Order: sequence, then structure tokens, then C-alpha cells
Amino acid sequence: MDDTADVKPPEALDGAAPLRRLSLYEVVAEQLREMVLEGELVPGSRISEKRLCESFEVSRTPLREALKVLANEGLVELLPNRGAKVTEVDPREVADLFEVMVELEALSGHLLARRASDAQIAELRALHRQMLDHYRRQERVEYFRLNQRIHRRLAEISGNGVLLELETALTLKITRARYAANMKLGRWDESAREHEAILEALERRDGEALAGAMRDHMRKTGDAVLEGLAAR
Amino acid sequence: MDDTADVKPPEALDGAAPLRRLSLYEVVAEQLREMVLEGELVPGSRISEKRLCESFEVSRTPLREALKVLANEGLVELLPNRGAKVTEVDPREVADLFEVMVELEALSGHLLARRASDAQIAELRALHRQMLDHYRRQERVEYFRLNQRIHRRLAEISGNGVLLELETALTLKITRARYAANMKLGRWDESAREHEAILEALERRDGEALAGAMRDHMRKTGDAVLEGLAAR
DNA sequence: GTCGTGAATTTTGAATTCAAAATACAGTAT
DNA sequence: ATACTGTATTTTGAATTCAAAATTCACGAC
Repeated sequence: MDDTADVKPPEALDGAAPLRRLSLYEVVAEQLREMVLEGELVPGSRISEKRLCESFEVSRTPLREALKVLANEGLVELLPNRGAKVTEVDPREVADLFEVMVELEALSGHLLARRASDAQIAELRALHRQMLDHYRRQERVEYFRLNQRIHRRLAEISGNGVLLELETALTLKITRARYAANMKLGRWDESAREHEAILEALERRDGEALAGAMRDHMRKTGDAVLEGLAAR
Repeated sequence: MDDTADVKPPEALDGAAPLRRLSLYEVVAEQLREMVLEGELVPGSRISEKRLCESFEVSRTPLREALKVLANEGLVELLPNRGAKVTEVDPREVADLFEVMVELEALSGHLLARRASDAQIAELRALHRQMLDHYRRQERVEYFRLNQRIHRRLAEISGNGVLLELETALTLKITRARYAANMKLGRWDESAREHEAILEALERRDGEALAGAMRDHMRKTGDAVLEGLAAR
């Protein structure tokens, strides 16, 4: 019998505002997601449940629930009676991904031009300026994070919940492909210009131009990722 | 993909060709899905795990795994520590759904015009003719089933796996909304004409026309569903 | 009489246990 | 030596058990 000396701290952090505790499997899923995204779990490799259980210090029940979540996100595959394996990054699928994403972005653009409030546009402009600051200072991580945040905010302001969900889900896979392609962000300046075009079109509330700019931006991002994947 | 509702006892038929047994939770998920779609489980009502366990004659483990699948499909909501409840059909969300679906159909159209082989086009034409037969004979169920099958086949032939997945997922919700709206299929003749337009554009390989026709068809379907929902 | 507090019951979240399937291994026969 | 078969081990699928959270209900105070 192994020592069960370490007891979970159930009495910790109940202090002020646990508006909602989140389930254990969600925490595990979050961790797993990160591990897959950053390549800590090698694509194609089978996942040993036991090892993960030990490293996470949870039992198999929440771990398997987490695996199902990841499976639905397309990060792992669940083979009946043969466990789970990390999905490979298939360039073909990535191409498909961007093909769809381009259209979703275009839709976003059309909606944004119609629905964004002046305040929201100002907010986006502020975020954009902030991002450009990071760009000028060559702060990669902060730039990337703000970039993601802007894209998410754009999707939110589009005012279509389904669209937001889909873009979130697909962005996850795109991020994974990015890591796999080992993107070196040499596209910084180009990308920054494209963002500028997006902001300008939005401020003019020119739906066609905005949709075109967002479409263009996503297409070029896709090309860059695919190129990176090909030259793995 | 055939949609035969074959009953399979879990431990029977191991004799010849169980190419792959499917997990218990998948069977349960399938059943639950149907129950939610057809309104057997009332929207908004909380789901008693115990009762479902008894009626399905499975333990809580596979049932809960199935619930997670349904949650990811958006058919049920998982409230932490408070169980699951069947999601309500929100007209606002349905509108969002179609707004996105319209664009996905348009993309499908563009891809189809480029990628569909002559044989595939012939196959679709055959399915279409079959569907029209059912229409003439006023065979609702068969018509509806073939309609679904054609749409699915169109998505498949588009040759974009991601697009196929998304359309499948969203079609699920659309189907649910249809049931909730208690669609009376008074749109039969109109719908049949739209399908004819789609087929013709495809045979001409006119991408723009095809995208337009598919977009139009989906938009009108959406309008009809929303109208049905409003007049609940 | 109504509102608030606290215990009892119910229900969910997670761990453990049990059984079946798959894989790995060893031995034997050709 | 190699290939096949039967067995042992590992790993997964599902059931059961245990604990914690939430809901319900009753009692008491105002």
C-alpha cells in the first residue's frame, strides 16, 4: 500500500469569492491542452493513463473525462479499447482549417461593420495601439497575447455566439499548428500592417473592406503556417 | 453513412465480424441525443442521473461520459455540482446558427464547383431524383431523410474535412430547432425548387451560382425555422 | 405568520475496485 | 530458426463505493 500521506487541501481557498468552483476534470483538461499545444506530449504518441494520473495526482475518472474533452477539441484521438493518442498535425487538415476560418473571418467583418459600437471600436483601437507598442519593443510574448486577444474581441463584438464558439475552437487548432510549425513570427511587420488595415476599415464601417481585410489577414496567416509546416 | 437504427446487445454477436465494438457511452449518447432531439427530454428540465441510469440499465460512469458528449454538442448544459439540464432552444442562438451556416454553405458551393467529379455529380443528381419521387408521393419521412443525406453528401464532396465536421455539428442543432419549431414542411415545394437550382448550378460547375443557390436555400430554411419558433 | 437557521436527505464529484480486452512473452512444434 | 499457440501481464471499460456539495424540510425566533 502506498502512502496516502498527502491529503488534498479541501479547506484551502474558500475564503471570499468562489463564485463557482470548477470541476477537477476541467483543470486537468486545461493542463493537458497546454501540454499538447506546446508539444510536451508528442504527436502520434500513445498516452499512458497511469503515468498522467500520477503526474497530475488525480484518479483515472477525471483524467478520462478530460481526455474526452480534448478528443472533442481534436487534440487527441480515442481508440476504443486502445487508449488515447495525441493527434498528428496533418497539413492537409490545417489547410482545410484555414479555408473555413477565412470565411468565418469574412463573416465577422461584415457583422462588425454593422454592429460594433463607437465605444467598442475605440476599445479595439486602443488594444491595437498597445499591440503596436509591443511590436516596436519586440516583445514577442506580449505581442502574441494581445494579438490573440484582439482577434477574440473582434469575434465577441461580432455579436454572434455561434461564430465566437467556432472561431475559438478553430483558433485552438491553429495555435497548435503554429507551435508545430515552429513559427518564428518573421511575419510580424506584414501582420501589423494587416491589422492596421482592419482597424481602418472598421473605423470607416466599410463592411466589404473589413471583410476583405480580415479574410486577407487570415489567408496570409494560413499560408505562413502551411509554409512553416512544409519546411518542418 | 446509413442511418439504420439497428439494435445491438452489448455482449452478443462476437462470432464473425465485430470489426469494432463501440463503447457503451457512445450508445448511450446516441440514445440521449435522439431523446433530446425529439423532445422526449423537455428543454429546461433537469436531468436525473439516477432515473436515466435505471432506464438505460447502465451505471453512472458511462452515462456521465455520454452527458459530456451531449454537452459538447450543445444539447445539454452541465452545471457544476448541480447536474445537467436540457438546453432551451434560444431563437437568438438559432438565428446566429443560420447566419454562420449560410456562409459555410456558400463555401461548400465554391469548393463543390471546383472539386466534384462527374461521377459524384451524377450521384447527387440521382439522389435528387429519388428525393423528388418521395416529394411527389408526399412521403415526408423518406423525403426528409434523403434531404439530409444530400446535404451531407454535398458537404463530403466539398472535400474539406473541417467544413464537413462543422456542418454536421451545426446541422444537429438545426434539426433540434426544427423539431422545437414543429416544422410543418409547408416549404416543400419551395425547397424542392431550390434543390433543383443547386443541382443545375453544380452541373454547370458555376461556382458563384452554386454558392448563391446554397446560400439562398439555407437562408430561407433559417427564416422558416425562425418563423416557426416565433409562432410556437 | 413569516423569515432565517440548521440538520437530514438527496444528488453530484471523484476514487477505487472489478472485469474484459489487448498486448507481450514464452514455449513448442515444424 | 521461425512461426504459431497458449498464457501471463498490462491496460482499458465499466461498476461500485466514498465523500462533499446542494437541496429540502423542520424547528425556532422575531
